[in-house]
Amino acid sequence: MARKKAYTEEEVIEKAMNLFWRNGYETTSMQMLEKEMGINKFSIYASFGSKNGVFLESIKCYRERLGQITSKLKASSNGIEGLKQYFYDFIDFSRETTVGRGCLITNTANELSQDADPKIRKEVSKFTEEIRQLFINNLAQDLTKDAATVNEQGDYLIIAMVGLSSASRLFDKPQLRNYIENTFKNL
Amino acid sequence: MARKKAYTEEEVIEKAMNLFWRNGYETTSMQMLEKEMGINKFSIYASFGSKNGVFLESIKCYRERLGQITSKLKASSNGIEGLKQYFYDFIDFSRETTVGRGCLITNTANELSQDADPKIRKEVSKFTEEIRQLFINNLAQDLTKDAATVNEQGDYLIIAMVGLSSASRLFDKPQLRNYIENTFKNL
DNA sequence: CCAATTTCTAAACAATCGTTTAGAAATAAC
DNA sequence: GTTATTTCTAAACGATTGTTTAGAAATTGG
Repeated sequence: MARKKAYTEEEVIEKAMNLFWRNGYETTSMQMLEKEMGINKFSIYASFGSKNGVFLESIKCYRERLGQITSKLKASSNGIEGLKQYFYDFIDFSRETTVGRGCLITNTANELSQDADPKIRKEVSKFTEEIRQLFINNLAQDLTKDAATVNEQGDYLIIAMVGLSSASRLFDKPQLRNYIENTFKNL
Repeated sequence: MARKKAYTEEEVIEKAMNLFWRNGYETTSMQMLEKEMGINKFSIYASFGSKNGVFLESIKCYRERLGQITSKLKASSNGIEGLKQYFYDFIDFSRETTVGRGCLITNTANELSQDADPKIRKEVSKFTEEIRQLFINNLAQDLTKDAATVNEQGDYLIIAMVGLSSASRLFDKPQLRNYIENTFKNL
C-alpha cells in the first residue's frame, strides 16, 4: 500500500513524556519535542494532532509507568506500612540521576492556571481522586479505623503526597525520608 | 527639569506581583503586564529593565506582603501553637476569592526548570532557608526538644509548608484544615 | 515498471514572545 | 517663551511559538 512509519507511537511518547516531566508543559517546545522524539513536526502532528495531544498521551504513558509502584500498593495488605512504602517508592520513581522531577501530574497541576485546557484539568483531578481512593482502600485495611477517620486520613495523605512530589524537586533524600517518617508517625 | 512619571514603581509592581502569583512566570506575558500594571512597555523597561527584573521586584513585594504573617510568627512565643497558626494564616493569605494561589515563591520553585535564571533560583532557596530558620526558632522555644529534634522537625515542617502551598491551589478549606491538624499531630 | 498511498523533509505560515526605538507630549529651569 | 530633559505613545524589531503545507522519498499491490 504505502510507506511504513519509521517509529512507533509508544516509543516516541515515552521520550516526550520524559521531556515534559523534566521541563513542564510550557517550557517544552515543539522544537525540543522534535529533537527528543527523533521525528519531525509532520510526524508528530500526524500521530498526535497537536502539542496538547502529545501531552495528553504523555500523561497516559506516565500513569502506566507509575503503575510500577501503584500496583505494588494495590497488592499490599499491610495497611499503613504499605502506604509508607509507596511514599518511599515514589522518591526513587521520581528521581532521575541526582535531581528529582516530582510527579508529572502534580507538576502539571502546579503549572496550570485557572483557565488552562479543560481536558488536562480533568485528567489531573481524575488522577488525584484515583490515588486518594487507593490510599483510602489501604487505610481501610485497618479495621479499627471508622469510615470518617479513613476519609480524613486519606485527605491528609493525598495532600502529603502532593507535598512530597513538590519537595522531591527541592530537597535531598535524607530530608525527604525524614518528612515521610514524620508524616506517618501518627497514623 | 523634565516630565514626571505618572505612576510609582511600588504601585505597579504590586499589580505585577498579583499577576505572576495568579499565572506563574511563563504564562504572564509583557502584554498582560502592560494591561495589569496600567503602563506600557517603555515604562516597564525604563523602570525594571526586563521581564525578569519585574519578576524579581515582584518577589521582593511578595515577601513584604508575606511579612504580615511571618512577623506574627516571629513575635509568637508559644512554640508549636504559633507555628500551627502560621499554617492557618497562610491559607487565608494565599486565598483570593475562591481559589488558592499557593505561595508565589513555591509556585516559582515548581515552575523552575533546572537551567532557569540563577538569580531567581537563588531567591527561591534563600527564601526557603529563611522560612525554615523561622520554623526552627519557634520549635526551639520548647526547651524539652534537643537540637537534633528541632532540626528534624524544622525540615519536616518546611516540606509540609511546601505541600500546603501546592495543596491550597487544589483542595478546599476543610481539606486544608484537616491537613494542618494531622500535620501537627506528629510533633 | 507503473500507480497508489503513506511517510518524511524542509520550508513557510500567522501569531505571539520579550525587547527596542523614533518621535510626540509634558514638565522644569532659565 | 525657549531649551533641555524625561516620560509616554505606538510602531517595529528579530526570534520563537504552535501549526500547516508542498513536494520528494519510500513502500506495496497490480
